[in-house]
Amino acid sequence: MPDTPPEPLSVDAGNPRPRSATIKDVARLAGLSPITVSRVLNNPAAVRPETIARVREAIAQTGYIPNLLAGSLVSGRSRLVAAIIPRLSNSMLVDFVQGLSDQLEARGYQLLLGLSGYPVEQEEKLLPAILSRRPDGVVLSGTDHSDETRQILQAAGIPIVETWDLTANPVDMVVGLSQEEVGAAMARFLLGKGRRRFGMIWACDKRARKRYDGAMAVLRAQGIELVPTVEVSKFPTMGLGRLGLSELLAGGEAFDAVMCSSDTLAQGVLTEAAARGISVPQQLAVMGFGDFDFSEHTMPPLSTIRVDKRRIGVLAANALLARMDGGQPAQRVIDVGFEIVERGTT
Amino acid sequence: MPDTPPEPLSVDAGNPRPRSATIKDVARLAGLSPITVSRVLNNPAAVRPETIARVREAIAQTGYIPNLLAGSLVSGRSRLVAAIIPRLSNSMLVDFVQGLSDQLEARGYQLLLGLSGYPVEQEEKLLPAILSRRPDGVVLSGTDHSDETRQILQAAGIPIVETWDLTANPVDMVVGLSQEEVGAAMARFLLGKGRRRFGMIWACDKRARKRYDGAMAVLRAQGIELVPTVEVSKFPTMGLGRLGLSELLAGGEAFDAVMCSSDTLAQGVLTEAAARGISVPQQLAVMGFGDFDFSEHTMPPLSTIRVDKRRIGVLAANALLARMDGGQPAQRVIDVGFEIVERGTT
DNA sequence: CTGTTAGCGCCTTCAG
DNA sequence: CTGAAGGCGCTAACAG
Repeated sequence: MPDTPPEPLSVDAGNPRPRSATIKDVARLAGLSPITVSRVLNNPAAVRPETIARVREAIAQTGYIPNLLAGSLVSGRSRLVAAIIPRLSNSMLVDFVQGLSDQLEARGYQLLLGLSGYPVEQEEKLLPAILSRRPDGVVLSGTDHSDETRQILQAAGIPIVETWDLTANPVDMVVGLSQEEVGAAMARFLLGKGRRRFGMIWACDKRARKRYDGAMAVLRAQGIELVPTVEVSKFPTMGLGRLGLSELLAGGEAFDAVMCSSDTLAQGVLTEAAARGISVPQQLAVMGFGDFDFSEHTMPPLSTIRVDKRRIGVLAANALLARMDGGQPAQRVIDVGFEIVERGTT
Repeated sequence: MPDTPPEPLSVDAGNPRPRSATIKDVARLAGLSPITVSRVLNNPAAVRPETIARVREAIAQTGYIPNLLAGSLVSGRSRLVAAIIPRLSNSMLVDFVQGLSDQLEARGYQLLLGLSGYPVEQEEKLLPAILSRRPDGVVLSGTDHSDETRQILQAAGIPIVETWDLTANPVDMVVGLSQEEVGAAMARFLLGKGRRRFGMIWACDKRARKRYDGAMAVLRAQGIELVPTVEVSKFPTMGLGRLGLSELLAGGEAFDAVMCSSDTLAQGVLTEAAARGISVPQQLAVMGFGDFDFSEHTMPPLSTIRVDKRRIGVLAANALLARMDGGQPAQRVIDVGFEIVERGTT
């Protein structure tokens, strides 16, 4: 990059990317045919050790880097897996993607990241662009997809995993947990602690909504009908949690428990409660969802629902891998479950 | 996926992926040549509107999805950008990747995510795999790369952006900020507040190290030589922050300021201080780095250094885009700067 | 504005 | 164990 030698006058000074070494260059240098080089790379077991050495040498000399575009085109396998998720900033998804990527990379696959944004329908726009790279598998976040999306995906004829939720009718496979069950478990848990006057601070997001419905069903079964609820944006922050509690309190009702759709919100509630001198858990129980890194260090430590976020990614990768490597289809529906973590706020 | 019709007895029941529609199928159906279909997709301005309509119709009927592997192979442009970063869980990187992806997608590029893991040398392993997909550009996290890496990258002949740090000698381009300056600014700021007895809680990570050195240089210039330091892992958590303060205190020294390599650690310090009845900022000033979402909501709100994480991604994308779209080379070194955010802990 | 020709770089298939 | 032929699906370059 430093001092490029002055080029001889040329009409077009544009630099046509210097053609990089191809399999032929390597073959010529090694005095072998291209196919032999190819075999060294893809199926070394079928080549004599000496030959391998010769090829390796030639590869090193030429700095050859195989062109997977060409390879994939003819082999029909791209070793690429696409993940389509709305955005990374959803803290649940970060660990998930990390698990996915780790597992995939270990098996020689790579991750094409499609950040579709909200609303979910955006996913439909991204899909053709993604599919045009001929991934060997696709991972989707959530189970709510447009008919169009489902159809295109089916037609692609590759393994698909939906994640985070559960459904009896997956596009292909699904790895997740029952969101309704989570909500129900939260409600039951708090009820068991003797709480009766509930407030909810909830993000308006489809999966969160299911947890909400699950909780409300349990509450209603107990004859608890009036449950003041503050809806906040899809992107929960501590600030929104604080605001949420303020709004709830402004309603004039008395509460003995606040459920939040995420730990981030719950942390905000804790902060606002402290600022107002409301003692947690004595006067108010608080419960979140997610068990984020900070959750055991809030004051008091936050009671929440733990989901193994990374594991969802790992299992999704495995489900794909099983099919892509031609193994038998894994289970179509995998429930990773969840766990109530009782700490100091309940 | 539901009821696949029973195939006539065949030796191999393996399902060879049903060959999907190609540009020829579309061309035939539209009564045109393949190249015309190609033009409708890549350069519609060069095609008569009626013809476009005919082609669009045929595409819809066949469910044709272009094969970019083939297209990229011949055109020499993959419309793919690779980002190589150690791991997502580093909270600074999430917003960064989001910015990168948003900007790239808006311009029709997609993101290949390479999570290299630590140590940084791992990056070298991933590189050939990434490059074999022939990305049009590469984004790297940090500026510390092995010679091998730098060389392979140069040889690839594509635009490269390093990020987060600054260097006079980038592989190609760099978008970041001076880490030493950040450390120096933190030290100066705290000194200006009259603090003199410093403790450091610092992650052992290369960039954090530079901030540390920057801070220490300023401190030493003031004759402050003894600065007890607790080193923690690369992966800062609140728990480590708490532990960090405990260890610092166990040393028996008296402190009036604690600097942390990240807000996460600082939040832990705040928690531990509260638990011990140490009043912040009266007895102890605390300062972090990053200005995370939670930082304005801690108690008291955290003083920190703000970096526009997303913007680094956006500018990195722009730098690449300028070159990939054949425009003029952007500036080679872009300093995004930073900002001291004074809140309640100093 | 549309078509023809020729190959991108590699791997499958079949032959030695 | 190694090689020759052929083509994956598409687009650059050149004609018309």
